This record gives sequence, structure tokens and C-alpha cells, in this order.
Amino acid sequence: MTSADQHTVAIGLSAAIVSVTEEQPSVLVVRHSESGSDALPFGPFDPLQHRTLESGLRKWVGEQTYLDLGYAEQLYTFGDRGRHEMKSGEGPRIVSVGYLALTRQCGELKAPDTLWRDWYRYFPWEDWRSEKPAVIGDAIAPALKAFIKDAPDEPTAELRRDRMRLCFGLDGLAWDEEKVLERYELLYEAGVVLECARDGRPNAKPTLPFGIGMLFDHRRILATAISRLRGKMKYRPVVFELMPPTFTLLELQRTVEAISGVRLHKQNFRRLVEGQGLVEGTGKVSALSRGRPAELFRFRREVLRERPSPGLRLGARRAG
Amino acid sequence: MTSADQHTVAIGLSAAIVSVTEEQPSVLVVRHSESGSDALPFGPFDPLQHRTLESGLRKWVGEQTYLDLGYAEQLYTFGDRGRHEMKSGEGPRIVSVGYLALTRQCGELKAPDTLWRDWYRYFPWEDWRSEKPAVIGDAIAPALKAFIKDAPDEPTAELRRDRMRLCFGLDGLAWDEEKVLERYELLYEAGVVLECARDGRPNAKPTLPFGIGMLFDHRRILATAISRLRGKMKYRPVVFELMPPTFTLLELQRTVEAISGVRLHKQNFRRLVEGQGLVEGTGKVSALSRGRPAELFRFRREVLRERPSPGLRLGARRAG
DNA sequence: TTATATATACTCTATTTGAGTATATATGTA
DNA sequence: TACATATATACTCAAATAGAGTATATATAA
Repeated sequence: MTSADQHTVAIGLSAAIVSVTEEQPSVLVVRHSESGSDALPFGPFDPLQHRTLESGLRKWVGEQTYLDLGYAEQLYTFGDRGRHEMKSGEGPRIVSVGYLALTRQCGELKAPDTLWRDWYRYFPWEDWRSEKPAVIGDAIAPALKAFIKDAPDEPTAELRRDRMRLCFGLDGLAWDEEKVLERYELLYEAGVVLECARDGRPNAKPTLPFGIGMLFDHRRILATAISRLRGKMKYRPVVFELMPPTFTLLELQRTVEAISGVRLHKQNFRRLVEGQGLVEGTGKVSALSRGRPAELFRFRREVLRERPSPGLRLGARRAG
Repeated sequence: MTSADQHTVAIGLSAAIVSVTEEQPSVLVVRHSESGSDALPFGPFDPLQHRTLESGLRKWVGEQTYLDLGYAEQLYTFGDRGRHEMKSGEGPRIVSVGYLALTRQCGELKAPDTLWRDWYRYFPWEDWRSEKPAVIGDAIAPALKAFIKDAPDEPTAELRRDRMRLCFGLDGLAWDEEKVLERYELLYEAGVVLECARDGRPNAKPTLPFGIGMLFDHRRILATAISRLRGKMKYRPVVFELMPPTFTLLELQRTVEAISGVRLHKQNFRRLVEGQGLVEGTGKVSALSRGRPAELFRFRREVLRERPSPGLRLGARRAG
């Protein structure tokens, strides 16, 4: 690479394409044989071919994954030096625009080296559905305590302590499922995620239990995507982009839980969803089931025309 | 311009720098003598000089406005063809990353051709503090009705009708102060804002009462900034970035109202702010006033360490 | 028939919101 | 000085919402 390359800015478009099946939120990843790590589908933005950033993304994703994106929204633009190269300092500067896309999982993937992967493989500390993830007590808390101890001065240590408490819900503080990005960034700064070593960070430690690493800054983009989706669900009916045309209320709830990573109160969830006019019954019932058959519902698209911002502001955690 | 330019992508950084004084929200603009229109401070991103996008922005803004930015957050990256050129089709493709920055207004501006301008000059329909803005009934509703009538088919007309109702709170629908961008985009598509003519849109109409136009897509960035700030205020204590070290609760309320563009219920605002632990009394009282002197408060920075997402989720509109 | 699993309806309380009233303390003026 | 007026602050009250249940209905599996 010549130094002229370092003058250049290329715009990369990356997409976190999400779907949920069987109570498992998945993201579409491409296996990169050279580096061995997973990557989000990405490609360059071509100003000649593409009228908008989003249309560029759709085109690229279509070519690469044979998927037709439905819902897509821009997340954030990342341009930090040192967090994109394979090896620090090489190659032209890349500014990457991250997108979140939602899709119903449909049949086999036609693209090679492409697979749906449970997003909790990359963020094992984010799934609180069955219980508080063991990795938090076992690995994260000790690692962050070391990070605090390594602080150059007391104010810095104090700041790190606070971030740890607020991010991971320690000292009786509530777990905030939306802080996915903050948590990842804290772990990155603490030097314990795999990307740190690759980026040549000074305090990088050899670590294993902190989730699978990804190419470039793709794990950061994915963290941003999860944060955004967990938040947006509450005031926009985006979950329905992930549901089949008809579904039972429990299936809907399980999807919401899969995304948010927390369990909800069933009766109140039903009250909320029906009370908001988000769904309507079809009269038919679901076939396969153990107990009493559940009614099949469909999304009431009309809510979008009736109320300014309908969503599932999920409160009521836990309990039967 | 050669066609080679059209292959190039340049990254521009633009900032909506906001401050509030005397119950008036202002944005820092640069008067461009050539085009005659206002612009946000903007400049190119240089990958060699700048480690991150944000540090690039801070550097640029410092040089251009002599201001030291405090709070800054990235808004969105715009890259649409045809919405950035002075004249359609000319010049290299520019992808612009918009930022929101907050600052206390401090003394005189040292930079030439730079001034603070009331943001409602650009969006006169957004200020509902005294009453529903007349421009909505007088100019916007008729213009949008024409836009609906011009629809090529009935489904399109129906869509436009719904957008009009939801955006501008017609038919008894509530006014949603956060939909600033949606409203601007609707007016843009309807061809009635000044930028449409400049961009050479087919349905552009000569119009006047729809706010001052801005250079490039800067008015779109500003709309995004206002939307974001109006929303963020509710779950993060960002208003305090705009307040002096001590202030009365009414001053705080007036600032929030200036930003959101709606009036709030005084007693409930006080209950909320104090109940959330966002402020603490100083014991001192404000000097200048008409009636009973008000206590001076200061922001309790500690809330950031105590609770996950403290903000002013303003409910209670209107009334004394 | 019974145990079990799921669906759905309904209840009850605590908290939060929206909208007031009541009272305190200042200024300006008849 | 007394009073009208303006602002600050305390307190009240009802409606709506949220959190956590209980109760009952309807299916399957043993």
C-alpha cells in the first residue's frame, strides 16, 4: 500500500440483516476464508451507480446474498482510524455506513459462505431470557475490575466503575437491554474482546469467553443494530417485519423476547398488544400446540395511519 | 467539472450547533455570499488529519467558528444524488455526515459572516408555544391538498393524505413535536420548499411562506437535529448542556419549551424535574424577577451515575 | 379420567400522569 | 399603607397505566 491510499476515503456499506426463527434472533453473516472471522455483508458505495446510500445497499445485498430486503434503516457512520484495517495502518481509510435490515427468514440461502447465526453468539451477555448470563459474573466482572485497577488515576477509575455498574446492572441497578453498544464499547476499551488484539490496542489481553469476533468493526455495527432494534420496537411496530402473515400472540411475544433478551409478562403483553390495536384476530386457530389452541392474529397495518407512534412499550418483565 | 469528479466521493461534515437564549432556540449559520443562502458550518473530512469523524468535526468547527464544542452527537449520513449540488448534476458526489452540537451561547461570535439564527425561521410551523402556527392552515394545508390532488393514482393520494394527517396533526390527531424531519420531507416532496426549485425537482412551485431555505441539504440536517434533540431530551439530560451553571426551574422549563415548541404544565414540570433528582437547590435565589423570587438550581451530574437513562419525559402540555 | 400445558378473561393495587386549587412572597401602584 | 398583580411552590384529586396476580377454558398425553 502506498501513502497515496491513505489520502483516499472509500465509503463502505454494511448491513446487519436480522431475522428471528424458533425464538432465536439471527444475523446474516459471510464467512471470510482468509481471516477466518465472520463479516456482515458489505460492499462499496458507488456514486455513479447508486442514487442514494440505501439504494446502493439494497443493490449490493441483493447481489451478495440473493435476498430482497424489506425494512432497512441507517444506523451510524463509523470512521475511526485503527478499527477497520486487517492490520493496523494498512490500506485506504474506510468510512462505513451501517444499516439495520429486517426480513422474514425464507428458505435456503443461495449465496455461498453465507449463514444465519444466532446473534447471542457474538454477545453472550445479552441474553437474559432464562437467567442472568453466567459470563457476566465469571468473566466480565473480573475483567472489568482489572480494567478499573489499571486506571492511571482515581477519577478515571471512578468513571470506569460507574460505567461498569450502569452497563451491566450491578449494585442492584436495573439491566437496561438497550445498552448493547455501550457494553461492547466498554469491553473493547477494557481490551478483552478479540478485535482489540487485531487492532493492536496497547491493553489487549488474550481472551475467549467474550463472544465471537468479527471482521473490521462489524461487531460494533451489530451491537448498534441490536440497540436500535431493541429501542425502536417500543415505539414503532417493526417486529411485524419479522413475523409471518399470521401468528399467535405467544409467537409474537417470543419474538419480542428473543430480540430484547428479557422475558415478559404474558397476560400484560396480550393486553398491551390488543389494547393498542396492533393486531386483529383472524378467527382461525393455530394447529400445532400442546394445550388450548391459540387464535391466529395478523398485524393491523391501519395503526400506522391511526396513531402517531404505535409500538410495544414492553414493561412488565418476568413471571408467568 | 469532468466526469472523473463524479466517480469521487468526498465526505463532508456538517454541524447543527444549537444554543438557547431568551426562550429562543438558535442555530449557528454562515451566510454564503455567492448563493445568498444560509449554511451550517461544514468542511471536508480529511482521513490523514482526523482520527475519527467527530474529531474532524471539532477541528473544523473550531477553525471556522472559534467555538469549542461541548456536547456533540452524530445524526445521520446523507448521500442522495441531486440534493447537494448548487445546480443539479455538477460537482463531485458529496456524502455528508450531519452532527448535532449543543453549546451555551457565549459572548460575541468572532467568525465573520457567522450568526445565531432562530431555528423557527427555517421551520415556522414548528413553534406551537403561543398557538397553532397560522402558516399550517394558511399555506401548508392548501399546498398539501394540491399535492394530494396531483397524485397519479388513488393509492398514492391515500398515502399522501395519511402522511399529511399524521405529520401536521389534522382530524383531531395529536401534534407530534418529534416529526420535524417527516414534515420537512413531506413539504419537500410536495415541491413547496425553496430547495426543491434549486434541486430542479419536476413539481417545484415558487413558494415563500415555507421558511428560509438553506444551502445544500442543510435544512434537512437541521430538521434531523431538531427531531433528535426534541426526542433525546426526554430520556437524557441534554438540556443542561444549554443552561448556565445555575438557573431557576422556570428558566429550565422555558428552555425545554423553546426546544420542543410546546408549552408545559408548570407544577408538573417541577414535580418531574425534582422527583427525578435531575437538579438540586443552591439555597440562593434569583435576583431579577417580578413576583416571588425563585430558587436557583444546579444540574445534579450524579444522576448519570445513579440511573440508567434520566431525562425530562415531558408529558402535561399547556395550562397554567 | 386425570395430569398437564397453553390460552384467555378478569381483578386488584401501586404508580404515573394530567389538571387543578391553595398559599407564599415578591413588585408596582392607588 | 392597602391592594392588584405576578411569580413560586405546596398540595390534592381523578384518570390512565403498569405490574403482578387469580380464575377459567380448552386442548394433548398418559
